[in-house]
Amino acid sequence: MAEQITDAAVAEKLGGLRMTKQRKVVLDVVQEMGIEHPTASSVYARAKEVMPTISLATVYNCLETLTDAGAITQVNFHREASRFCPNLQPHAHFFCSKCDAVFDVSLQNRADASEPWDLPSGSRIEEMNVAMRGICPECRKAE
Amino acid sequence: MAEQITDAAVAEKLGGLRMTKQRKVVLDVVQEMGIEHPTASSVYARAKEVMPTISLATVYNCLETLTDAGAITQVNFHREASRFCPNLQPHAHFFCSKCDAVFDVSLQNRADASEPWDLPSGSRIEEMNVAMRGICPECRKAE
DNA sequence: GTGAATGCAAAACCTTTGCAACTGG
DNA sequence: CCAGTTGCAAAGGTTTTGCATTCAC
Repeated sequence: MAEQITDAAVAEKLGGLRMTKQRKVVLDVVQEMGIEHPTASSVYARAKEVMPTISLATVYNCLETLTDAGAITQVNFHREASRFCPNLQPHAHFFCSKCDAVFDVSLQNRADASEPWDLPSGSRIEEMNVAMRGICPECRKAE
Repeated sequence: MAEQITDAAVAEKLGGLRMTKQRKVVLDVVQEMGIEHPTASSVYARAKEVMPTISLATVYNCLETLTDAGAITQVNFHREASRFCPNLQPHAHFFCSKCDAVFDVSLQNRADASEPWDLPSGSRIEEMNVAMRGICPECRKAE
């Protein structure tokens, strides 16, 4: 998985911050569960299997630290619980309203997500967030 | 404001539902405060000036009903409190990280927001949500 | 050794819900 | 009239926080 960054790279990005056992476990879990786009409590559930003493608050802290460090991204839709994603390429998310799965949607080659928009002139865009809701191919077949 | 729908049109969309005083107040407030993209509690604060007896729960109920009726839209970013928008045209939102203002960003003529993406083939898209965060022109000037 | 991070429990925050009283068509 | 709506207060789920203890560097 070329887009996953290494532990060393994470430690680098953490700057002066420590790579604790908990942070490593949380990072591993998010990378392992990537395609599911786990919520904080899914990460907690899985992390506890590996490290039974880890607490939910620590999972939240680690997820925030890792997000700030750029090692993972936080994915939100409406006001549902946040989900986390190890895919660091620019991409969008597709939320299936039938099965609740979340899929990565990649940018086409040479495409620019900001291109179709009349962006406010003189502004600086720091982050772009594209999400869509619908019925995924699997669920459409089942209809 | 051509894009605002009339009370009659709302009543129409409400189907068998009633156009109560509270719903009318909430709709008026959202349309009046449109550019600010008010949160539920901002709507509540303003609505109470007009109708002191209105309750927060009713404001939430009305906002949901009006959203479902297609009279307004709900705008979310990360896990911040939802904001509401009377602009019914397809558009995106720009959130300024400095001043917390929210701006509408319109689609360029003939542009299609879904075009740059490799959409999952065989899926049906029901809704598309585009948001960006950055520094607005005003705040950049102030820097 | 020492500041940063953890774990726990409690709090915060936005939003939804249950229910008796009320009201619009 | 009477199903649908309101107002109130209480509960809900997710996320954050305070603080004593522990740990990574």
